Amino acid sequence: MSEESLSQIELEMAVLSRRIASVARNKREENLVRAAYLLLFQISTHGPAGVKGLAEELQLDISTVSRQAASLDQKGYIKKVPLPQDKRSYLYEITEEGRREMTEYQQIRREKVDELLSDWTEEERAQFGVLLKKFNDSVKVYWSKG
Amino acid sequence: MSEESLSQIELEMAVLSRRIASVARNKREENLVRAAYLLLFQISTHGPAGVKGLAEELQLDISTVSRQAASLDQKGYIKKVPLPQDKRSYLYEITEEGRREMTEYQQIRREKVDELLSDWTEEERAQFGVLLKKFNDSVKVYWSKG
DNA sequence: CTATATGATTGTATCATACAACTATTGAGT
DNA sequence: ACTCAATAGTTGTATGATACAATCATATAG
Repeated sequence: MSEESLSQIELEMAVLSRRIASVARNKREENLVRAAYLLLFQISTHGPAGVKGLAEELQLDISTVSRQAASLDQKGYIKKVPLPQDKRSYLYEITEEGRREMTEYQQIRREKVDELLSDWTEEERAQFGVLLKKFNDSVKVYWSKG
Repeated sequence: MSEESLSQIELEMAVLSRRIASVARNKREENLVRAAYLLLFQISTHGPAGVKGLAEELQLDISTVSRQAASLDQKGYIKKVPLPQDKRSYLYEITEEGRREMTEYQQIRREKVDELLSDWTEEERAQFGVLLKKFNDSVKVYWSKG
């Protein structure tokens, strides 16, 4: 019944959390810092944005986004575009190099997922992708409420 | 095709990782430290074990398990059982209080998952649970190889 | 008996995060 | 126009979960 699925999801989420924590401290980083990947992705898909807007969209603290952005900026993957009407803020826009780097990083990640799921059927992959997205969407809503 | 599922999983895993990191730093802790939950679970389902064995099973560094176990021990959720034939090591076994605490924590987590997935069908939950477990299993194998 | 291996602990570093304090700029009310 | 509150962003500090390296105590092999 329902209870069983709940238990399973609850447990497997704990397992996955643990694994993710472990991966995060373990992996030698390439150029693109893992955490900043989604920031770069956000800018690349939704266009230039300021720190505040990015933080809201990603549901992260402004200070966190500020640091991630500074790091991407320093690597030349994004650059500040000043706003004439407000000298406090700017928009970050992705650079050519940033787009290249993101694509490359994505490709590496995809290959890893592919390898990881090498014994999965296409149907399983498709289902998992859809449900995982649905899960994240649910979490996002839950988060924004309380 | 396959590419699309891969991309989706790759992206949504990044999103989930980020969220998990955020939850980890955000949440006020109850009695049971989040990370130690799986350690307690392992002992509760597989019986008494030493630090080394637990670390292997959980694929964590021995030092990490040692600290988590010390924390659970200090809270009275597990206790050391000396081995007469080897004074270096002991087995940790779960206490009554530990079992109670674990069950309670589990229950709270399940309720949260239930709330989170309130608009999911039973079929979706079941599928997600199964696929999530399969994913974790795949990761575990991948990890143990390289 | 000594040297090496083993189980566990402890010291230290790291990463991504949040919260709090701060800086610079803007805008509103008088 | 001046002051004071609001706002965008940065920087300081703390935290949790981890890994790796050094160490300690005990056990075992030669």
